[in-house]
Amino acid sequence: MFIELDLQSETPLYEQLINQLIEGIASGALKPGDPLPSVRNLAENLGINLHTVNKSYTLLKQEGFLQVHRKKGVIVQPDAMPGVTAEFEAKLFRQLRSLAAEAAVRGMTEEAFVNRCKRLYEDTTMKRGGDGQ
Amino acid sequence: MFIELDLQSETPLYEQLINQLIEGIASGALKPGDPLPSVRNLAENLGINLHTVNKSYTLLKQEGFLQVHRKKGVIVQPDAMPGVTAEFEAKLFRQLRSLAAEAAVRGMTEEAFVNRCKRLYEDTTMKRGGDGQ
DNA sequence: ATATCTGTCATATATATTATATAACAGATA
DNA sequence: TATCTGTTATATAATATATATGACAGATAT
Repeated sequence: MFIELDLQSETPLYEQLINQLIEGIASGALKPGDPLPSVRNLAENLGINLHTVNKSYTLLKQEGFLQVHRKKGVIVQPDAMPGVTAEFEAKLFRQLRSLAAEAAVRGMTEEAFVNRCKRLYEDTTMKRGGDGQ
Repeated sequence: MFIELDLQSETPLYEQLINQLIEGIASGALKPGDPLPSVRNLAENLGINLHTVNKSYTLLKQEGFLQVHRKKGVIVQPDAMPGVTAEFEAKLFRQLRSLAAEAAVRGMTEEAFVNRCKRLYEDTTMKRGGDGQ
């Protein structure tokens, strides 16, 4: 697995895990239909508790990024990925506005900020097939 | 004051306050040298505790966005605002990467994502004098 | 000078979040 | 039958968040 957790980070473990799994899907390291490790297996590999992994899986399932099959276990959403919901729009707006404001106050130009955004989008989607899905 | 807190938000009150003060500086609503309300005054106006405001002020002071004068009280940094530190770079990188990845998975194109970033930067700096400081 | 306001510090309490531990269940699998 | 799966329940510990109360020295205004 490509997942690395930072136990010292202020970001909760279950949230780090969620982020890295979504980044895995974005990069193509995890493809639609791919199986994921069991909660017990992944927990042991990462050296954390079963329920922490289960919390991440459950939240990702509720949002539609994962599916749980009685047979296949936990897999990456094989059909349509969740779209741009109102909730995601709100989160994107809130977080981007804070980051943009602080960047501006710290003297980062609009060009530098936008280029950073652009590059990070491209980095996260490098290994994928086409463009934005 | 232009500050509005959401008591139902998952974002801590002291963090909401920090964000809105930085956004105030970015927009020009708060200019270098401007006085800020006392911790007790602002706390009462917002209907929250003194120490919650004090926590926000203290953190903003530690990062260099505010100054505390024995005479003038708490004022917006009148000299050079803090620049693009390694800590801010790291935070920007971490948060933007997560947002970009989720946006990509949800089918938001690079153009749409970058335009959103650009517009939010421009919105937060609309009322200011020049460009990025 | 007296009273008031300032940021600051200390202490205490309540609540929610995060993470772990242990146990158990039904369904699927080998 | 034994093992693995996601899931649920319960419990505990540590940490973060927010509030409450009291106090201090320095500055300010009446």
